[in-house]
Amino acid sequence: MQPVDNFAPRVLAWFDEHGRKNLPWQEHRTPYRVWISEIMLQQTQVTTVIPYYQKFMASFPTVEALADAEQDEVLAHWSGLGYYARARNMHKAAKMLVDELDSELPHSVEGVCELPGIGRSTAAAILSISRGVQAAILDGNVKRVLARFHAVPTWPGEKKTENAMWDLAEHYMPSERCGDYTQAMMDLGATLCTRSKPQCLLCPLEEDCQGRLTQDPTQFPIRKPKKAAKPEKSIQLLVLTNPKGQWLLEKRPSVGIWGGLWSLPELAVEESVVLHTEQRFATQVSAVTPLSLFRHTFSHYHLDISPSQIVVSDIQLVGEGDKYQWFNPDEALAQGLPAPVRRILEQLNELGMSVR
DNA sequence: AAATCGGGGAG
DNA sequence: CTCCCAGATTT
Repeated sequence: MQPVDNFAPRVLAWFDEHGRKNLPWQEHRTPYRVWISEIMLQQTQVTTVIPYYQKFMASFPTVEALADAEQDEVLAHWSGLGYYARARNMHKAAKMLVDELDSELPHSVEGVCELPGIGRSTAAAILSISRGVQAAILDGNVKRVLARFHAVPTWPGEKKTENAMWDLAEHYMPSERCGDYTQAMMDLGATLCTRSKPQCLLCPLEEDCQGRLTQDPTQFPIRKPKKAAKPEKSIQLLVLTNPKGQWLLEKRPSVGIWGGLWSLPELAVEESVVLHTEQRFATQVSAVTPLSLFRHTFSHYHLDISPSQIVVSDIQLVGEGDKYQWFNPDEALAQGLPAPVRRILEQLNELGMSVR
C-alpha cells in the first residue's frame, strides 16, 4: 500500500466540479450544525435526512436550545429516523457541552471524542468541516474508496487493516481545504465509488486505482469472512425394532463420515419410510413412529435428522456380510456410535422404547 | 437472507 | 483490548 503523491489535489479538483455544496448543513457551518448533521448521516441517507434536519434546526437552533429541551421533545423530532440511542447520546452531549464546556465544542479530536455518540471519525468530520482542522475521517465511504484505490487485500474489520487505513486516511488529508476534502471523500464514496456499480470512468482516481486494475473493483473492501454459512443436509434414520426388542445397526464404511462406526440405516428425506424399508429388508412393517426431528451440526455443515422407529417382523440378514446386525439396547449403546445416533437410541431407551 | 454502518458496552 | 450488538436500509 504505497501512498501516491497527488491524491488530495485530484479529489479536490473533482469536488470543485461535481461535489455537493448546497446541503442544508453546508450553510452556516457551525460546529453544532455540522455535528447534528453528522449524527443523522451516520444512520440515514442524505435525501431522507434533509427534512428531518431542517425541522430539527428550526426547533433547536443552538446547542443551548437542544440542551434545554425535554428528551421527549428531542425524540419526537427523531421519530422515524430510528437508532434512538443516538438521539439520546446527542441530547446528553448537548447538556454536557452547555454545563461543562461553556457551550463550545472542543477543538481537538480527542476532546470531541469525550462526548457520547461521537467517535474518532465523527469528531474528525465535525472539526475538519466546521473549523478546518486537519483530521481525517474513516467512515464507510472512505473505507471503500481507500480499499479500492489500494486493493487492500484484507478485511477492514481486522484491527491491523483498520489501523493501516487510518494511516492512509491521515496521510492523504491535505493541510489546506481540510473541510472540503472531508466532504469530497464522502461525496466520492456516496456518488461514484458506490458499493455496487461504481462509476469508475468518472472517478478522478481511476487511472492509478489498484482496484480498477482487477476485473472487479467491487471485490473491495474485502467482505467480512462469512460465518461459513454452513450448507444444510437432511436425512432420515431408521430405528428398526424386531419382536425381541432389538435394534438393527449398520456398520459404516471405514472411510468417510462416521467411518467404521455402527449407525442406523439411512435414507433420503424424499423417500417413503414404509416402502423403502419393506423393499430394502424384504419385510413387513407393522408400525412406524416418527421421532422428533433435530439438527446435528458438524464443523462444515448442518445435518437435519428425521428419525423414525419401525417395528418389523423378523428380517433375514442374508448376503450382506456383517454389515447389519441386531443388538439388544444395552449392547447397542456399548458400541461406537455417532453422537446423533447415540442420542436417538438413548432417548428411546429411557422411554422404555415405548412406541406410543 | 445477508451485509452494512460508527459507536457503545460487555467481557 | 477485542468482540458483538443496536436497528434500520440496501443488495
